[in-house]
Amino acid sequence: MKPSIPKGTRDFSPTEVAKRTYIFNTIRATFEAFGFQPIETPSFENSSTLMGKYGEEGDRLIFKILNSGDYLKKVDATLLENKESNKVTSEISEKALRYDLTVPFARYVVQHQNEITFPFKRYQIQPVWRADRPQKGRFREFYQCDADVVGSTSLLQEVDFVQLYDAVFSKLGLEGTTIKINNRKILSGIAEVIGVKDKLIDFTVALDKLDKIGKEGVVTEMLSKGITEDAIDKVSPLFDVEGSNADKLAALANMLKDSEEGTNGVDELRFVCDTIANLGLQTATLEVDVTLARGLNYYTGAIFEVAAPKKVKMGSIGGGGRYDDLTGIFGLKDVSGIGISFGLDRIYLVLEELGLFEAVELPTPKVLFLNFDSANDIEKLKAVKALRENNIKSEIYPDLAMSNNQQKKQWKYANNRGVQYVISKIDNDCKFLLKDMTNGEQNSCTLTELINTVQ
RNA sequence: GUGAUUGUAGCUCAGCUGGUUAGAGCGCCGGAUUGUGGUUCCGGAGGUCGCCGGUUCGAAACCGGUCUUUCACCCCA
Repeated sequence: MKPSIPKGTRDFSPTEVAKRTYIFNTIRATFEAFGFQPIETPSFENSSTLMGKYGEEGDRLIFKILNSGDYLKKVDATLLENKESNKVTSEISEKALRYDLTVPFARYVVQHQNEITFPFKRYQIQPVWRADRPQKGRFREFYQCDADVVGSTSLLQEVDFVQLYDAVFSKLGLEGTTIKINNRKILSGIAEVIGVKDKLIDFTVALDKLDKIGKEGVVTEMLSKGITEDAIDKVSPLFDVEGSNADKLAALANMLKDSEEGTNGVDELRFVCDTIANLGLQTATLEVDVTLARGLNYYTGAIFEVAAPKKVKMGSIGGGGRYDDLTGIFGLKDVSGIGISFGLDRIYLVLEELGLFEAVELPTPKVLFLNFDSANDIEKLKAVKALRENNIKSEIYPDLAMSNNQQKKQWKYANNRGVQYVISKIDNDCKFLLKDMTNGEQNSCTLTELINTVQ
């Protein structure tokens, strides 16, 4: 049988793991610098926790886990007979792989509310799974790195998260990212003003595609969703909103002056933009983007999305927003949350494409003892033990060389693994023949000298 | 879910309009070198040409199906 792995999954080899670890560590350190603490939740949840939280499309993309045992036995025969997949699914599967980290977190908060001190700041770095069709930068198993705060409605949180994005991407050397920001209340206000409040989702989804399918494409899509030409005329100024964040906000304020909700949204956005403008960002740009709609139906206030530098063709490398009532679904009312997510796998692809992994080193042994004869074996083992106790990565080539070629193979092994120091021989008076592979210099030394040299 | 695309040695790929025993480079193993590498030379092993079926005297090549790869749409990190 030919070995293979499922569609949309990947193996990670040592160099890839080293690079991924570097990103993880950078994100983790920044999360902690901002005061977040880690939690972890199970890979799979009860289906009822996840289903219905991500919209119809989301439900389709959730990996369901088949019940154990004779799972068909209890299913209603007529459902099976009529091949009603959706209804049968809920009877034969009661667990599902997590689809993101936000909903499991909301569940966690409600379940552990008595142990939590609010505002609660948590971060979480774990894989998620989506039964999507893979393509560039899209996998069926990938990591999200989330930071969320629940229990505070302060807009300072929004400001904090913009800075957090900027801090992480700056540390990674990824310059020129764009943090797009919008506010759900603005979208809602626009829909209200033009009289399509009942079609908010269709409206925002269509608007979101402006930079992709253009003005005409958006109009066509809106018409097909039953939004009237009259209404579209009223929003058409949106299609051409240009200029600085302040200009855009002024234009929006004018358009939304009759909508209380819309005006609130503009005010919130203005506060965040002004504060960030005062604080300054290192490498990122904060950009008001009215067309940013990000599907997730639970966002109620700010919406974030991070775009990679323009020269890289890649979907968003981060996203997030404020949700006022996510925990409400699980029975805890009036707890506002806000959070952001980093898409590790896409960030990896972007850094790779831009050649920003130079500094990442593979954990490779520093000292290798060749195995050319079995004399003084115990001295060899003692030396390795001493080196390791001094935190020097060391190892002995396991197999004894029986021929010239096999010796050659050991030297080659040292090269291929990038070992810097090689010991080829130990004298009877415990002198080590030490060779520095970077310059070819070779000399004899005692164990103490050896440790000092390679340290 | 929709539309394209890919599939030949461990890896990267050749293989002209269907015609004998399917090739190269790298890697691997062995040797030249009584034994110090990364840049020598020689030899060797290794392939049901994704799978199933069809067309043909003859298929890696043409046709159909299926799986797989990659890309776009939908949606999303």
